Amino acid sequence: MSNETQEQVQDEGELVAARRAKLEWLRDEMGVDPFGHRVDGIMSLAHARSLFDAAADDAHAASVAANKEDASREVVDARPKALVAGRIVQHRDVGKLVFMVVRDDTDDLQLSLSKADLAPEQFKLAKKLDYGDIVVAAGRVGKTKRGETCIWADQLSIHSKSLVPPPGKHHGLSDPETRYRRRYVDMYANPGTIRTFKARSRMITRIREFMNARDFLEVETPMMQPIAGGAAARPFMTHHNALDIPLFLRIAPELYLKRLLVGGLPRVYEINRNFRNEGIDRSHNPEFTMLEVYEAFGNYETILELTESLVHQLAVATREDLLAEDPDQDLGTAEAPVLPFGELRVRYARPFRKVRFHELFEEALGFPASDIEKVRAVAAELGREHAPDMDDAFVVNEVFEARAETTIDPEQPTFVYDWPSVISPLTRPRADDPSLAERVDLFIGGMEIGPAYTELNDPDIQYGKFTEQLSGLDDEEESTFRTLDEEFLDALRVGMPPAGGLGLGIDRMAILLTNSPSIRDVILFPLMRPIEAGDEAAE
RNA sequence: GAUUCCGUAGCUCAGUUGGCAGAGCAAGCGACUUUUAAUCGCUAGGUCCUGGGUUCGAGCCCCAGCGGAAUCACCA
Repeated sequence: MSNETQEQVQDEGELVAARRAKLEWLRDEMGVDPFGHRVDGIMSLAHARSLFDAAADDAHAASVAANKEDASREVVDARPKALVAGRIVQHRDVGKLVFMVVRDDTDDLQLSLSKADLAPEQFKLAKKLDYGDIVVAAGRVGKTKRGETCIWADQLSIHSKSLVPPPGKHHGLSDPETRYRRRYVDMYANPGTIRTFKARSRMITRIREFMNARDFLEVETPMMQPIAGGAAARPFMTHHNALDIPLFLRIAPELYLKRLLVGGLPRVYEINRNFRNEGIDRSHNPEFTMLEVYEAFGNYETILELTESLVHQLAVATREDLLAEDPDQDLGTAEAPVLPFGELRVRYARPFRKVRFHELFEEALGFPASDIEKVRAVAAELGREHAPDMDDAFVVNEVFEARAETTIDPEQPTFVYDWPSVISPLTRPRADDPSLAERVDLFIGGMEIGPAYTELNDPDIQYGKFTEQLSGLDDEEESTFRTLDEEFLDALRVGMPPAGGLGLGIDRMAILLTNSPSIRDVILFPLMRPIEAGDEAAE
């Protein structure tokens, strides 16, 4: 066990051995630190490329030609200077010339190194560098004879020796497991990865700008909660030693954000992680990011407007980003963006479609949800064994999710509203029909993006819905993590203003706007099963 | 948790009817002052995911396990 690391080093193979030999060569014979040092004034590769000056390049070429004919005529070089850093992703040694392509988070750029331009040791270094090494180079921005924009380097130094064999230079890294487990390799091998995460970051910045512009206050509420409320999901459990109490990682921030409405903040939002101990698939990761919004004296209609404006605005901005990369795309118009999502083209023009729950139900099933005999027949078809003793409204909801939700046009953002009240215990029932909740859900690309509610602020009705919900649970669930949140009810009794609220899935929004197939492609480090060391796990 | 598919060199992948383990790139040595996945010559590189089984013989067939992907279930 103790010499495992040593064995590992020995077992790493010839590729690593070759790199370690170069590491020693750098230290012993070249006298350089293979892991570099501080460098000031580095510019991005995209910026360096933008410095290219055709006139200066032509003048320099003419000056070199003149000098060749008549050595007394000095070479004039007005080409712009650049200092850059990057990871080597291609390396071509052509004898007394070395070409390498370096990559940073903005671009790829070729470094051209001529034996004539560099100190002898630096040219020796240029020939020995590997794919994966991080280098710093200085020189003039120009072009090669073949027209490639490059930096004709006169200074070159290594700032990190990569000891690990890199993925292939043309196929990149495509194995999904390796991409998620070794994201840092994925990031340099596949430039699209960094593009995606930059797009996600921009999206979140824009959400903050949107919310702040509407005078909402960003807040942070507990991630560790004594009672995991605000949603129905299995929580992760932990323990606080000093207080000797169980704690739950939150499944939603809702009950705390509402306490802030009680306290007198009229418009609040939070962008942060929720944790749900459930399955993992293309649209679920155990930890995921939510935007939650509460607006005093609003309702589900004001929140619907807010949601539609926000999503539309994000789509407009995303369209501009995509056009900046490639102007020759058909992405609709500025006001009516059409964005690709897999094989789909999602139309973000306002207004989005709005359809009542029961209308969509009847449209999809061919009979009204009130025809409970037929509803239960379909539920039986679906193989829901527990359906017979289930409350009618739950059965309706199951059938809706299986047969109606799937009929929503994935290319047309759609709000479904007036959901059955029983499935929304934190939502205010309609005054004219208490069986319906003032709830609206946004669907895009076949995914539920987020629900918006008129929040329930009557403490007595809320108490009733909580106890009703708890009575339907078995002992294990109740004793482990479903408890009546008395403190929240106390807050409601103090008095919460009427309000509208929203929960928007940030990861799913990122999936849509970055045109990614899986939530794992928009979460930097998605949860993976750890690789067990040795065969101790076998049992 | 269920089902299906996948796991072969650093990467991307072939591998026929069960009969000596393969290619391209990457790597090592050599050549080359304009390469663009550079080119040319030579060389090296394998726990075929793991463990059993069948067989004269298993990368290939069977069983179990591990890891991944997709679909389903769970996630109001």
